[in-house]
Amino acid sequence: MTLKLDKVNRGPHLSTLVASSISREIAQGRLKPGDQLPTEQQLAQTFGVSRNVVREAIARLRSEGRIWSQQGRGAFVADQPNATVLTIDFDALQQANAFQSLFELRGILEVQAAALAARRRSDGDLQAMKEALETMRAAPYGSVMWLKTDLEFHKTVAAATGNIYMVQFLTFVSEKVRESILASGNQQGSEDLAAVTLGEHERILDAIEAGDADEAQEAMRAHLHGAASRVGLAEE
Amino acid sequence: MTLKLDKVNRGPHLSTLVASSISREIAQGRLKPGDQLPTEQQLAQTFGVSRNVVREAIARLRSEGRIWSQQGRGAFVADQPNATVLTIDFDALQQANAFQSLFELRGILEVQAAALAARRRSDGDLQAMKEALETMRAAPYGSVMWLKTDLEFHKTVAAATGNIYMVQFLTFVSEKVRESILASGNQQGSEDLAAVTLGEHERILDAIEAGDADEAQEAMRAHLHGAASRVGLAEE
DNA sequence: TAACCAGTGTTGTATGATAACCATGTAAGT
DNA sequence: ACTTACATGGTTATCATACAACACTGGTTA
Repeated sequence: MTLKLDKVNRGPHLSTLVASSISREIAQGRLKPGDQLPTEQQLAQTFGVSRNVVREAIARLRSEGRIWSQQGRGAFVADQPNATVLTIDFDALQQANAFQSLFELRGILEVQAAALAARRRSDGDLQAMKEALETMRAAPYGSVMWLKTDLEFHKTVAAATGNIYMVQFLTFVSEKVRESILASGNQQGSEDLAAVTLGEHERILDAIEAGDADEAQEAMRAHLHGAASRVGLAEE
Repeated sequence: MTLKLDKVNRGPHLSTLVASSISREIAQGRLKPGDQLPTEQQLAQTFGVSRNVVREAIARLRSEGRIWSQQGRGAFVADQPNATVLTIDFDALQQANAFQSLFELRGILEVQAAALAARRRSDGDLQAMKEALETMRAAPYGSVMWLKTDLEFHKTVAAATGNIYMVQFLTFVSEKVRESILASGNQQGSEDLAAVTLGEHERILDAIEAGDADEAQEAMRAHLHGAASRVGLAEE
């Protein structure tokens, strides 16, 4: 019965294997910033793959800002990593204070987003938020569907700010937070919690509709405070 | 004199051009989640490049979580974009409102970071901030060195919050903002501006040292307001 | 000394071929 | 009717090779 194992091992592409292998060399300091990588041919030989695969791996690392390359010269380890891409390591998130930090960051963005949304929301934005709230009302509390619609509501709030990067950052961070919550399995849901959560959302929506930035801010803060305690996070 | 435009448009590698082109299709909704991309051959033909280049572009998009592909089936737009990494397209940033959005996001984070720093800063944090300010004082205004130390100061403020992701996000966003400013070449520096900027920084530092969160917040807001006008950005 | 130039190595791109895999349809067998 | 096996076409994954563009080096020449 090695079938399953085979299927697991077969998963990633060769290029990702090569990429993470080189990435590890950099992370562990065996390749320092400014160092020149071996030539593509050498890499292909040492890894036992074609030069094409090596190039795909390099293209990936280049897009992540970890290395840069120039025609005729070679590929080099970049001075400042994470130049173009922001990554959050899932394993690191398992530590409590890391999760708390991310949750705090999310809170800052959400609260300010709510205030901006109250000032700038269009009628279309309001409509989208209301629809999201309705679908949320229909979903059973704690289900995957429920979490999805919850995220969707917050997304519509972010969208109402008119700031495209607000949407991008917030969805990214929220997604990470949600993943971490799911992984920890920290959610015992009773029915009345659904009503509470929905009520918090309604308060946010009302404030945004009224154009009251301060109230929207406060409502969002209260909501996040409630959400934090719901996942067993001690607030400062 | 379209040299600059050419240099922007001409991403050194064809693969990056193809990647951002596909990426744009997804962002603009012409390719919806779940949709199947054209085959590699078709893409190669429509873009006028080799299939190899298309594969490198796809490898990049796959690593960014925007698409997923399976042997024998094809490549598809991912349901939840930005699953693993957060990217900001440099070309997209050239548009004015995009830059403004990013600047706004940076402002939100910086202002709240200043408040948190005022509450939580340790003596070591204060020491680092003071040193950063000193090196900044020594650098000539507008030079690359000056910009670097400026970033460094803001980084120490972020670090003082004790929130690791605050540092990560802020440096990422600030770096993007700085790149964009450098690219637009928007900086005419006179000597008195240096004094003004330094004064703003000192005010922030003083507030954080005093532990006055509100004042730190306001000082940072004033500083960013000044910085915005200095790069010719109209504030709302 | 300085400019030119050829040679070599490296990356960037193109092209063709092969293997692995998926989806679908069809025929054989139960 | 239902299942199994096989055939077929299409797609990705990988390999191999070739050529173009560019960088560096060293020698030659003015």
